[in-house]
This record gives sequence, C-alpha cells and structure tokens, in this order.
Amino acid sequence: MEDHHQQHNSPPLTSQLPPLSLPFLLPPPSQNPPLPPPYLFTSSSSSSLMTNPPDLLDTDWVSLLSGGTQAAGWLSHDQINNSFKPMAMVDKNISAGNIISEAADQEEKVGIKRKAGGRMRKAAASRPRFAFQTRSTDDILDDGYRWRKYGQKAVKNSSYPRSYYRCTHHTCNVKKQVQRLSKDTSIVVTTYEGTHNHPCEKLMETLAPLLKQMQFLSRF
DNA sequence: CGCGTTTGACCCGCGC
DNA sequence: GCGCGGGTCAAACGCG
Repeated sequence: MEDHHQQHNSPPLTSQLPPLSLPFLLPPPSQNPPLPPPYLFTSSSSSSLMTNPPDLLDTDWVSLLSGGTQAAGWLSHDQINNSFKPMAMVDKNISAGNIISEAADQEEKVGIKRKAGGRMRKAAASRPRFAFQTRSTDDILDDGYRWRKYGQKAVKNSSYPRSYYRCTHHTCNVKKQVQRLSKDTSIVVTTYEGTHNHPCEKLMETLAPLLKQMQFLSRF
C-alpha cells in the first residue's frame, strides 16, 4: 500500500525546490501591523516556554512544514488573528518546565498512555509530537490539511472538552488534539502527533503557480 | 450520496 | 479486582 500519487505525469515540484524560507509563509503584506513571528519548537531545540523568541534559524521549518504541520504557515488566516505563541515541544523526554500547567499535564499523560483506547492499536513508536497554543475564538485553525473529527471527551479539571482529529488522507495517520484552556479561555492548545506523508493540498495549491514560474525561469 | 460530526460504548493502562 | 481517566470506534445523524 504505497502512496503512488503524484509521480507519473507531473514531476514532483516540491523536490526541485530549495527549502522554503519563513518569509514565504508570513501573512501577505496587506496586513500592515507587523505580526510577531510564530515560534515553534522542535525536540531538537529548547524545551521550555520562552519569554524571548527563539532564533528562527534554530527552528527546523523545513521538517516542520514537510513532516509536521503547516500551522505556522497559515498565520494569515483570520482565525489566528494576531497572536500565535508556542506552548512547548511535547515530548515525554522533556520536562514540563514552565509550560502552562494544564496543557503540560495533559501532554505528560498522553505521552505515557499513548496506546490506551480502542482496538487497532499499533505500537506508536515515539511519533513526533508537538503542541502549541493560539489565541483564537475558533478552536480549529486552518493549517492546510483536512481533518476528520473522530472523538470528543470531557477532560478532568477542564471545563472544555478535548477534540480528536485525524488527517483524512488515506495513507496518513497524523492526529491532532484540540483543547481550550480553562484557565485562559481565549487560548486553544493544539497537539499534533505523527508525520504527514503527503503534501499539504492548500499549500500546494497556493504555491503551484509560483513553482511553475520558478521552473520556467530556472531554464535560463 | 458522500463526507464530516456527534455521541455513547468500548477498550486499555494505571493506581489503589 | 475495580474504578477512573483518556483514547478510539462506529452507528446515527446532519449537511451541502
């Protein structure tokens, strides 16, 4: 069951590209007030919630965008509004530090009890996971992928339920959890688990004309 | 009709 | 063993 989309007719545009740079992903210039850059961490960088922004060069944007989530890339979406901050890298090997405690707790438990639940329970061998928080009135931010909700649970010590989503792409089993903090109800914590094994449709749609142009120009 | 959401049941690990 | 908490399933439902 391999994924053999996108190979025969059209050459994979993405493979011919230089790594995406962050400015690509920032909101269009029409948004006058300068937005703070999105700070996301991976496990290779700092584990604690930073008061000072991490150096963007330290952030592995390429792997984030190809394998993690496009969340950081869609800041222009109205939902995200003008606030986007990291919560922390979620990794059971990393101490909670000064992460917002409710979320930290949640993640510690999730990390340990990864396999609890339903029936088709593969040994989810330490899939990449990370979480971040957004300040938004909408629980769901548009990260470019399509998600299907498969569950919702009330969580202890939280007045808001946690929602469970799966990527709808057939061969992709990336999941995410979305939960609003009860301490600060304006904050939504999104936790991603796994790696997308397919391109982001929306991102590709957006970039396709540009990529074609680049291909064309690169011939000269 | 296809796709996504809702929701109660079920499963599983853990602590006691 | 039992109950709890959390994650998942799947039938029913809703919507375009």
